[in-house]
Amino acid sequence: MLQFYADHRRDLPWRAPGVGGWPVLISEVMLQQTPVARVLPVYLEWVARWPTPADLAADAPGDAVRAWGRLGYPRRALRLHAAATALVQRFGGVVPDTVEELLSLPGVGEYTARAVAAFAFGRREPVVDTNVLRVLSRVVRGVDTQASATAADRREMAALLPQDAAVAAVLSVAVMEFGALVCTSRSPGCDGCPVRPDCAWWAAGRPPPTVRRKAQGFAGTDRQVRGLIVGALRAGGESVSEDDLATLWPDPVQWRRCLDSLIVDGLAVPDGSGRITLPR
DNA sequence: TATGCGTGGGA
DNA sequence: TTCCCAAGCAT
Repeated sequence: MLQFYADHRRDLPWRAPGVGGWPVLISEVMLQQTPVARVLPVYLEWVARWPTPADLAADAPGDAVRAWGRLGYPRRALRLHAAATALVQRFGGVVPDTVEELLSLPGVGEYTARAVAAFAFGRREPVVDTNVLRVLSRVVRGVDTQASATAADRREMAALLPQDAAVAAVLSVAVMEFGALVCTSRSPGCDGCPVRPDCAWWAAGRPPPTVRRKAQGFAGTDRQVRGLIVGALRAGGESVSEDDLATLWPDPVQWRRCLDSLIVDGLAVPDGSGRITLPR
């Protein structure tokens, strides 16, 4: 894996030597369920505009939502802003280097906390995302899976990490990269795979996934309607009238439910006179 | 633990 | 075209 990474790693900006905890945190949150290619330009904008947590915390949460662009799941922008505020209030404006402290930040879960601890601070933590889980599952266990990582998965990965913390961190990103480029979900590149001689999944005849993720539809769902509304708020000026927003979707009941849920989430704010804004 | 939460590209 | 899915999190 280390050799594969040395030979084939993509030169991504959040992997440059000496990148701090804040840029790494931004990249990790953006990369949650979002492909690298789409994250890249938005990440560069963010780190240039908000080089420290204090810079982001000083601006309105709505600015973060606007700058989020079309990455999807805009609640992540809100949580990143809330994390910046928490960093200023509780951590002196600095991203902490322990998993426990990182877990206390909004939008930071079991994966992201360990990714930041390992990649930004060189800590020896098991970093098990969907790529690492797929590689671990296939190569080591000989089965395929589409489940999400559990504590047991992290324990198993931890047992496989090299003792040296810095090497362990590189191994984690190496396995991730291998899962993203070779051992992919849909069409794994077993031809020429460097670990094929040791791969339990290959030896077993590449059995299909045991548990399959439930397909999540999109057309006609609240997610689509919410996306339309936030998109209009993002593209619009200071505020948008409810009447204009209402033209975005034919079903008034569903539209109202979605606007209300966006208000609950803090992604939309009524100004009391029939107009809606992003949070200030 | 199952579900909801955006978006767009490729198979 | 339709389906799948891409460095998850919160509830």
